[in-house]
Amino acid sequence: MLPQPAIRTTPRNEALRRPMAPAAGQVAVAAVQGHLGQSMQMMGAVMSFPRNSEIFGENEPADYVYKVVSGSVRTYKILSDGRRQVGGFYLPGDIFGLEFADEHTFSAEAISDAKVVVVKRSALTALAGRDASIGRELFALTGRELRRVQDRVLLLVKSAQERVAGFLLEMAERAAAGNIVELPMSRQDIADYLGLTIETVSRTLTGLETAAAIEVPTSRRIVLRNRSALNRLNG
Amino acid sequence: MLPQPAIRTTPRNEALRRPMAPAAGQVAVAAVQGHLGQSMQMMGAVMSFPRNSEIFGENEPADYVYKVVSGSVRTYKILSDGRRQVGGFYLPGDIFGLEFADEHTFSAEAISDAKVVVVKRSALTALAGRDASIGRELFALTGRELRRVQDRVLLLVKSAQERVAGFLLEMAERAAAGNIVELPMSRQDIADYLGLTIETVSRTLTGLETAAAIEVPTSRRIVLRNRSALNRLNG
DNA sequence: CGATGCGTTGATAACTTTCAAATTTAGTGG
DNA sequence: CCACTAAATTTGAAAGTTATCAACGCATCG
Repeated sequence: MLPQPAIRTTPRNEALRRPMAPAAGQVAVAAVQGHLGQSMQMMGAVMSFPRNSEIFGENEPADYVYKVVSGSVRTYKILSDGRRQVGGFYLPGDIFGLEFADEHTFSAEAISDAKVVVVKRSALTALAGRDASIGRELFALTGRELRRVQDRVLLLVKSAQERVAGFLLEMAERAAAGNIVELPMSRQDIADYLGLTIETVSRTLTGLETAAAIEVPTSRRIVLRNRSALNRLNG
Repeated sequence: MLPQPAIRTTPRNEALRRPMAPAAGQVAVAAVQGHLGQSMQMMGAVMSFPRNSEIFGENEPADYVYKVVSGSVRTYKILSDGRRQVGGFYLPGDIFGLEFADEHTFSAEAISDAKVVVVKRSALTALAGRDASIGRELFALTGRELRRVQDRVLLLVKSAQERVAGFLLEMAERAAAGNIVELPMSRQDIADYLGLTIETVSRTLTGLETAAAIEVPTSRRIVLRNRSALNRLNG
């Protein structure tokens, strides 16, 4: 039960700049997004974060809410024994960093070079006060987040094979082009997300490939060959 | 990976009756409770559920919100492979069954004979519209729930010993009389909550007792002998 | 090139589950 | 209240799963 590396280069952006112009359609934003996502894009500043840089830290005041424009983001927490637990992965269009408490419960880092819209939380809640549909969307967002975490609990009580299969299906749902899933994150990220080791993740993927459920042409690209088999494994 | 029993006697209360009179202080309600809890007690009907009876079922419309008056309650879900996953335990004063979606995501059962206040969700949200403090409390409740589930994710990536130690500390925080924790639930309930087998839970408790961290005078009563040791094990 | 990071594979150890049985506790009827 | 049966818990032995430790391959980058 020893710590896994969790190496970090952690440059910090010190100031929030106004966006240069919200350049509509500039990036691949997740398909449908509600009023809320659009409002954030209008109100917020776009910031760029290089690969592996910190977006915010655990226990920092949660004064801002974030939305991924391009690239991808992970949230995580370092446990007392040094292990790293990844809280979630956020892809273009996803909102993250919205907290109920005053402080962030996770840290956030860019997995790959990322552009992120940053909005003051107070501005968002003020907007929700004026526009009931925004309030409902914030509420719904919270509900989805709760559901997402509950689903992860269900995933974590299962075997390694079920966790990996479940993870692939989750990513496929969120980021698939046909049957091809491009994983932005490393094996270590996946392992820390699923509560496994990188070796077990790697071996499980190899096993799924041997079982003809997937193909792994490159380590970051997974082709789903047999979804029903994956669904079966997922339980 | 086979199903564990999950035996159920499942009488259902069919109708909601008006309470006979909210008889203040009639029962041991958790220490401090906000406006919300009090309002529920005023507005709601008190219902009695015998041990192991169903309070609501997964996928039923979530039209009511519940608050434990006496006894205790578990929520759970049966997974496709027949295993049972316990979602949480609710003690006197705790609110449960509040959903974001239209349907319950878990089933709920009385662990021991239980009295529960039942309030129409619509009545509660209407109240929240008139009384902002209720709205805030509902919001805070959601935040706590989210935190609770996130904490469980952190628990589930750990070893059996860490999970059991963490569980005992959680229960101690919620229901301890000094260092004595009375567990309302069975080993099977604990196992299904922690994603372990009853044998592992039992052996781990025996191990903690051998290590002088706890005493187990009866199977449902745990005496915490060395909290710092438990905290250390908890990670 | 040679260093470095990432991913895979192998051998072994540690941990948890499974299957089986013994023991204790709780519930029921006399 | 006691005896009896069923249920819950504990304990043991063996099997299965995952982690750990170690080595290797591959690609990138200076």
